[in-house]
Amino acid sequence: MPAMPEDADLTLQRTRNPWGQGERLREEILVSAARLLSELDGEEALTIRGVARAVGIAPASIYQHFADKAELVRGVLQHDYRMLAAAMGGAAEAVPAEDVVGRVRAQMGAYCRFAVDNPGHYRLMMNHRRSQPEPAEGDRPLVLVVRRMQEAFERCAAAGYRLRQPADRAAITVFVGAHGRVALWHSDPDETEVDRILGFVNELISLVIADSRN
Amino acid sequence: MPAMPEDADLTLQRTRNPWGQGERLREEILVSAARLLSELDGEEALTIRGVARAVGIAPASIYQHFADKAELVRGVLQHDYRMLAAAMGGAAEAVPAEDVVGRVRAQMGAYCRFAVDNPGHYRLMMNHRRSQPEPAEGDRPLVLVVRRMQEAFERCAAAGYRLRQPADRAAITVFVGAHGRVALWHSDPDETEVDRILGFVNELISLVIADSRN
DNA sequence: TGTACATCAGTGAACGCGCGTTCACTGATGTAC
DNA sequence: TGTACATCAGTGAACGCGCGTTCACTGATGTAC
Repeated sequence: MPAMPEDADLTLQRTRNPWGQGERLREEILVSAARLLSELDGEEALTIRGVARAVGIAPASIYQHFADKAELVRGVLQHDYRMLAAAMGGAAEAVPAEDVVGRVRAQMGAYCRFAVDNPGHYRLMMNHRRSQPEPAEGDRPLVLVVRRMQEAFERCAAAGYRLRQPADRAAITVFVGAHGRVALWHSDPDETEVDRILGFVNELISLVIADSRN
Repeated sequence: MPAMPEDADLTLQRTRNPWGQGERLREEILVSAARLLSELDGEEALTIRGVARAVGIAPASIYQHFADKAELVRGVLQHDYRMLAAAMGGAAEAVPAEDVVGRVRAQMGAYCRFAVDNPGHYRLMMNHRRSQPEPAEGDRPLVLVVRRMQEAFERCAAAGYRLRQPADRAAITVFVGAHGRVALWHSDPDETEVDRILGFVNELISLVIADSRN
């Protein structure tokens, strides 16, 4: 067995991308950054050098695809926002459209699960200081989440459920409550499990939607 | 005017404490650390070297009073917890004891104001990763806050108010909601003012305490 | 009253570390003629 | 078909910075005799 180089240093080696496909490294960087953020937590765990180490490249190589660290973080965030939106959307569609309350619960459940499964990403998304020039209106992803919940609550009202708050306020109540609960879990993760979080949020939803149908 | 040394370099000079009063520097360090945390924000703003700079001493001098950075942070935290408890207690006592709902609102108002006035401290308190051996039961300061609110809600119930949740759950709902609201404000401070936060929390309290007395 | 010594408050200089970023480079692959 | 050159993917080494921490020290004030 003279020539079996591929298991020699499995992690160290990295064959460079073929001509004209340099863009692929950009994806690799984002993927590794995301994985790193999942394993550790907090924005401070996301460093240029750490990502380079994870990908198996030189730190300098990152600068061919991202102007600076802020741009790398922005890239990760953009990916995360899409993931969260997809998770909530998918959860809603898994519930029959007539079950309007079920769709509210499903979406908030997906939200909490995302936060619990990806603490580093969630903290980055929520704590990220935006110094950028205010992104265009509905580009603010949390605004989108709240609007999504508002629509879900409006559908509840239209279906005859009595809300104890107007749909827009109800959406904020539930979203803010969920965020608060999840943030507390993040600061002391071992104390409780996901079910307790889901329980809290479902209680909150029940508080906002007067218990029985009209 | 030959001898006016005191305005020469007002910030640089610092006369050492007299014999036997070395403990006073400990207080100075804590005070400066707290001020630093008020001006900047987040635990990462609190550095040994930064505090030393603020006090006007050498970094090494801090180690005569604190074993390491963690102990300094612990000192600041302890002070903060006392401040928060005092603020909530004071706010409660400023309201007549018969006004049980008013006391609920006053205490949560004080909580929110503390969080808004001291973002750095609040973030430190909430996000501080405890690696220490689990402090003794009720030493966990947030547990104390929740318990305080639970008692306030129990007094509401005893006074004849109908609660939509048991007092312990109501306390958690309101506390978690307030934390969520405040945390969101921290991540985007200029968007809103204190009144909006207080408004949200009062709405939440009204949601939990069924609107009119029995 | 004088003097040797202990105790005190606080320091200067250095250590090793990891970070973000820059810059001139290397070597492989394509293209023009 | 061969060769000079351009373009590409990616690198090695260094920069300056701020951090937490250590260690031998300095100089003033107290105490024992």
